[in-house]
Amino acid sequence: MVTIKDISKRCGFSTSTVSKALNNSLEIGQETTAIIRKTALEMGYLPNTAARSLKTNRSNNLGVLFIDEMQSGLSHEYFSGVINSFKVEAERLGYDITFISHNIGNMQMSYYDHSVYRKCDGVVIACVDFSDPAVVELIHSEIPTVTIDHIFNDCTAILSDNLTGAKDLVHHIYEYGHRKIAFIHGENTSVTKRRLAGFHKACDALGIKVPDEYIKAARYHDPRSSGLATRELLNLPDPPTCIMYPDDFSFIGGMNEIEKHSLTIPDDISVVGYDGIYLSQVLRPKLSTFKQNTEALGKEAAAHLVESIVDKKTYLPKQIWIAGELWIGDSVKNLNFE
Amino acid sequence: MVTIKDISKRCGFSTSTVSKALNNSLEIGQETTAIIRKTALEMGYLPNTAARSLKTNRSNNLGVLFIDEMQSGLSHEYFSGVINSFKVEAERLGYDITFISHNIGNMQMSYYDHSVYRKCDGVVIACVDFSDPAVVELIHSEIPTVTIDHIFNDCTAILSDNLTGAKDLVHHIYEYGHRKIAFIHGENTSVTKRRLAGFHKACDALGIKVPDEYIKAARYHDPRSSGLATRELLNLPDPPTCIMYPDDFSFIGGMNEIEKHSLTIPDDISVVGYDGIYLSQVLRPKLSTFKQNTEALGKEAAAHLVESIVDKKTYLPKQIWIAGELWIGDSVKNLNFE
DNA sequence: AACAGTAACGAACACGTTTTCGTAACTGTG
DNA sequence: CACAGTTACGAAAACGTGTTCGTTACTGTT
Repeated sequence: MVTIKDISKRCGFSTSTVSKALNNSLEIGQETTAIIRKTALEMGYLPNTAARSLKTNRSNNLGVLFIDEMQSGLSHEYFSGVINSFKVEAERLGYDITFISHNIGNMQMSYYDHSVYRKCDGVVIACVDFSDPAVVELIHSEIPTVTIDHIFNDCTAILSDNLTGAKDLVHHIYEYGHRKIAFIHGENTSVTKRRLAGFHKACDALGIKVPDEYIKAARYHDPRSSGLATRELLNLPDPPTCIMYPDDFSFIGGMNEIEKHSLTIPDDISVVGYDGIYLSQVLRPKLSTFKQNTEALGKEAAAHLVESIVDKKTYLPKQIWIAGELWIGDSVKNLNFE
Repeated sequence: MVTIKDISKRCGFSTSTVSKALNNSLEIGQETTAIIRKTALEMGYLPNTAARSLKTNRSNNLGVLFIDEMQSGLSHEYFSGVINSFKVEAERLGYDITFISHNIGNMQMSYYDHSVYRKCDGVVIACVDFSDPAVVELIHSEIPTVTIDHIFNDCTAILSDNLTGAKDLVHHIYEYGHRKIAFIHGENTSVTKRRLAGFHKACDALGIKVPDEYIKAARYHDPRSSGLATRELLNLPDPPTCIMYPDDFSFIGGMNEIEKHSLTIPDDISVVGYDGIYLSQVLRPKLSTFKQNTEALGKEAAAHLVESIVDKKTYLPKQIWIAGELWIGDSVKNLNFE
């Protein structure tokens, strides 16, 4: 391990000067800086993060907190996309990432303690139970945090625009001539609330009356519950002509149920998903869906988190809405040409 | 931040004694240890990882290296499963994990340099191009490493038993009366080689002659290439009665193609996948597949990596084969009852 | 020439641990 | 009681940085 001291010996400048030169201090002459940087490169110097962190109380390390129960976090393409993009941008900005958990070794630790323990400069929070006191503790702590898809006071939130997403889907379905639109929604979260709001707003604006039995509750990422809801919808005396699913993956449950009823998509029944995962684009018929911009979500989260760390004094919490994109596939029948 | 010094002042023992007591040194009396641990708990003491790491040259941090191009790493359920399990076991053993990359900030860094920079006690390597010199450099360095699904000299490897997997699938298909079995395999990796070996071994043992045109090359996780291969197979003068796919997800491409030929699964054509991802179990008909034990893979990887770190002097590299499980769905027709 | 001002560098300390070594008190043995 | 051996603890150094505060030497002004 080559240290700052080795460089100091090699080129005759003191360790203080070397340290300053490597940190681009204006205090040091240009020529000396050049010499020092050159020998550092030659000797293969790598700064000792531990020593640096000990001295500066910063780690260039960002925490990622997401729920890991049932392994649903990483395996959900939406979150894995967001986290991956977060990672790429964080690394570009010079930060590594560490997962925050509540048990490390045999110690039971709060999320906050773990973040302190690992000296995270900031933490991004996604896909968790936002009512969990441990999560709230972390958010209200002195550690900069950014949440994804949930709004907290005094904390920057990066939000996928679910209201517009649901609205755009309804409008698309409406334009294709449908008036009987059912909506199977996920469990009761702020995301779901926004989508429901968008759905009703669009329907109201378009003059569509939605009977209560067209609104069904299911769970995200769970084809079984969506399948059950689909069955109930198809068995209604006056079934819908189009069904909106909680997400692309859940639609698989609906697909099975529709096939079981000997119906075909989109000729007998139209459907749309949500998310725009890989799967949605390889199914036939191709699924019409609303693509969430996971790349932008992760990138913005990293960018704002770092900004809030660097400008800790002046930074003001913001809410960043990330637009998505309507992806029109072949799963909604155009009734206008009948 | 409460430090060891604060504890020292509070309970009258020197910092050396406090440090030793907190590290369970036998040098310190039981009573004193109890007192010190108690006050540490009361004061909410958390060890300063930076200081500790600086002194001991260990970080209690494990690196995870997997390729991130095309975001295919995290979004592939197989790898996300392995990594998640790795994370859980690593945390149980007192380690955090950090992703290893080759560009951090504006510095371009080798994987090895990044691992040194972050003071990783060890690194697990998965889902990368194992011929990449940067990967080889890391594996041959002094940093303990464990590879997943690839064998290197002098490096512990955790391997999903792909040979048995392919063999078991063939046997299952054979038992159901099929004699014309096609195999669409993924790109040329050691995993693919093992599966091909298993396939041919089983066919030989069962006395099945496999015509060359029944073996098709496609890509993993790519329904399009599997769809093309499927088309070619279905258009053969003497088409197979069962098709084996590179993985469950790729099968979607085959599914579309089969439907396009107005054939139904499994009545007209039988299929099996590989992996046992969530999707395979919610499709109808349920996909027969070979479930890879991602949980065991990740857990064993973490356990052996930590073991090789702790017993650095005496540890000998091993190869650990992880068995999978045949999951029989409804996608293979039983021809014995005709 | 005297002076203030600045530019460029070094000495020394501190960050919070772990660890080596020394020392005092205690224990048991003859 | 003398002695060796053990137990329990403390003093001090070290890990590799960043930073504060001096200290030179040089520049330009009057």
